Amino acid sequence: MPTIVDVAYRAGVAAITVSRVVNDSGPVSKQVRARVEQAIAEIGYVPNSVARSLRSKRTDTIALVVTDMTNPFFTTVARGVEDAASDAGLMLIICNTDERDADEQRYVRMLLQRQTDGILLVPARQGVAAIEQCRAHATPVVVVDRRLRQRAADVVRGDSRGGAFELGQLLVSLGHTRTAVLSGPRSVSTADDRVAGFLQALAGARQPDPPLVFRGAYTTESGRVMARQAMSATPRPTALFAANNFIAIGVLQALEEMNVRVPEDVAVVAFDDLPPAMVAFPFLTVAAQPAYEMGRRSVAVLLERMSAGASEKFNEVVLPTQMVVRRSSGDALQERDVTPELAGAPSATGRSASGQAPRITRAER
Amino acid sequence: MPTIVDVAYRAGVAAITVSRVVNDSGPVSKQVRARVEQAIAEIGYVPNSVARSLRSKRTDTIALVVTDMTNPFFTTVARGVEDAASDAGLMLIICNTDERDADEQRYVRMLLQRQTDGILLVPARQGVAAIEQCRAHATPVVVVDRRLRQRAADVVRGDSRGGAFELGQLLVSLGHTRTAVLSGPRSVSTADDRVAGFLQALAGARQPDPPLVFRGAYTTESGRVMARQAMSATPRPTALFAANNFIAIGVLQALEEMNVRVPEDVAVVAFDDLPPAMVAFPFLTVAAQPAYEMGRRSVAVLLERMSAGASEKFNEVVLPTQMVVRRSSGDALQERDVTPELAGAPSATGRSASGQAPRITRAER
DNA sequence: CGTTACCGTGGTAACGATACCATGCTAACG
DNA sequence: CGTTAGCATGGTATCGTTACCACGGTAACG
Repeated sequence: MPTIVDVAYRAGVAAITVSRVVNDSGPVSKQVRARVEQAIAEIGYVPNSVARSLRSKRTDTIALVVTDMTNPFFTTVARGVEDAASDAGLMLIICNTDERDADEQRYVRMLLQRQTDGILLVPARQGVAAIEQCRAHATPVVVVDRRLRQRAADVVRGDSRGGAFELGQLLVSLGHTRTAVLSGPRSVSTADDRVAGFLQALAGARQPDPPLVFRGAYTTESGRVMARQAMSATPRPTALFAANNFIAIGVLQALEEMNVRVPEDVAVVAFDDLPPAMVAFPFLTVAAQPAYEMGRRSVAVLLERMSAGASEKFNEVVLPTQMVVRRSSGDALQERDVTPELAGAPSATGRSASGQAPRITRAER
Repeated sequence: MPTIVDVAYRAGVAAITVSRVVNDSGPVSKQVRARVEQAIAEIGYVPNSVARSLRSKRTDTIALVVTDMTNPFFTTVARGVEDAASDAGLMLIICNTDERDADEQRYVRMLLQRQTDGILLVPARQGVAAIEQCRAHATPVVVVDRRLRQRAADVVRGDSRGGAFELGQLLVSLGHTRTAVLSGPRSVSTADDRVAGFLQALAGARQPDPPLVFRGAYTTESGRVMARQAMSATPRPTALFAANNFIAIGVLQALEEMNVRVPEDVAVVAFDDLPPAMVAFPFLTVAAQPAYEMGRRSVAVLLERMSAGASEKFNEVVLPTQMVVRRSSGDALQERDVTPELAGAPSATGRSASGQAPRITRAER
């Protein structure tokens, strides 16, 4: 493999001059530049960015540490990150922790060894250990999607609490008084916030039965289990809130298996939408997060931090969710003692709705 | 940031000895190892793998260049790649080309500069330029998901032709004689193969009307357009074959907009399944590719190539698809002159089927 | 007891690029 | 015309690590 010295020799100049031509750093005369470029073309020189990184202490690489890139939400975040990184001339390393703290720390250690310029972290748990490692290594981190207990890093996330609140309000407005929230792990902030926001909305209306709260994992399997538990409670809930997309899928599957109709027998709302290109006939009423935007913003914040240094105060960017009312949330309950002003206004709450009637007879089941 | 020399000084040994401890390369006595490990812990030494890579000429990094990581198929492939890479102690860089040749070459150039140990490439078009770059740089490449015209690299892909053939056979057995295949771009091998396999299956049965062939892009938008074109043909097809998952979604959406019922008015089959965790009620009859396995196998082949060198003959791994018969393909056509033995056997052809009747009244549309 | 073999350890020179400083030269200025 | 400024170029050290070779010491072997 030819090196910069080979190019320099062939062009009859010093290595540093070749470096100036390649990186367009420093002044080079037109003739010399031409000679160097010709030499580069002739011997097929490709700069070695490992050597460059060693000297310059920049790798032009960032990493995204995510719990599961298979989740469409994170896939979309990752796509936003990749696009923004590409725009900034950075390459992207992706790591999956599967919500395991140990893997998170292992990956972060590897990334620090590689001198990654910055890390975007979706913390599996509280993420303190990983963030502490990064600080010790003076490597910028931005926490994505989840809150931290203490302000230890910049954060870019969705408004879990607000989105859940809106969904709760919707259910209240539809007249539901017996609801259940099926959420994720205890130590994950989004799971906490979505429970809290939902409960807050229901607390506003006076409820005969307090909402049931289930905590599991962000998986379909957990969604199935929690749905079964919820539906076997007495009195049985008339509405379920799935705190993420995978739980929602599991819920729908479990209800199907139990011969419970949605939304006739039970209303279902959920957090996280599926990308429009991925689902033919959207059915779920959801609080959608701007996942792609979240990815791009995360990179923007990271770039700021990389140029600003560790000194300044940490930022927190909270992106609003958008409630999309579809069929799974059903119509206002009729048979119950619903106060009129609460029952009537689903379309006032929902900012978007798929208004059409079904055409496909046995579609998408 | 402390270096290996700092550790060596503190432990009273030479730098190379610290290196031996850290990498477990070469013999070190128990006492020295303990002293070194203590020194490492005391000053918080983190090895710099950029320097290591410069010297050792290995970065322990591979890259996956994909057309769109948002596509669930590639997401799953990527997950398989990441898991296998992680097992092998490699980090993974991901790049999106959006099917653009220019971006593919740009990314490959960047990856070569970074001394990436190996590249997994889903070629946007024929990929010759990118592969040629890699060969010139002596960097192993494995082509994933798509064929090459000439044997220029190892290939790991699904059996597009076979899968499409099976779907075609299914439609024939159901008595369809007017079909259309809606496929991807001309220069993409999977799009070619799926057309070819499908046509081959239909050629076997004697067909009054030859199948219509549409070529577009692997996107929902293109799927919509092609579906409209197909359904406005005379005579109108009774079955559509969407050559990938995004096209399939677009087809279903367009049919819905046109008030065409699936499968009553038209049968739909498609290539690529959606991950079970991502869809509540699978509806589409598909030829499913083992995407995760494809990812893992690709890494295995790449690792072989990395240790074997460029000398040997190229391998081609073709993974079988699995046909999953669901509701979108419908029942055997009744009203036509269908020979009895062809009409009756959907369950004989399908290796798997969702047998249950719909419970959810207006589910997932 | 001498030779061989290996273990444990270290010295030095790369790997390929850039940071930093130096130098010659031309142009502009008072 | 001398001085200053800045352009164009080069020399050298260095980034942090490992490859390669060397070397003393101890155990095994005939």
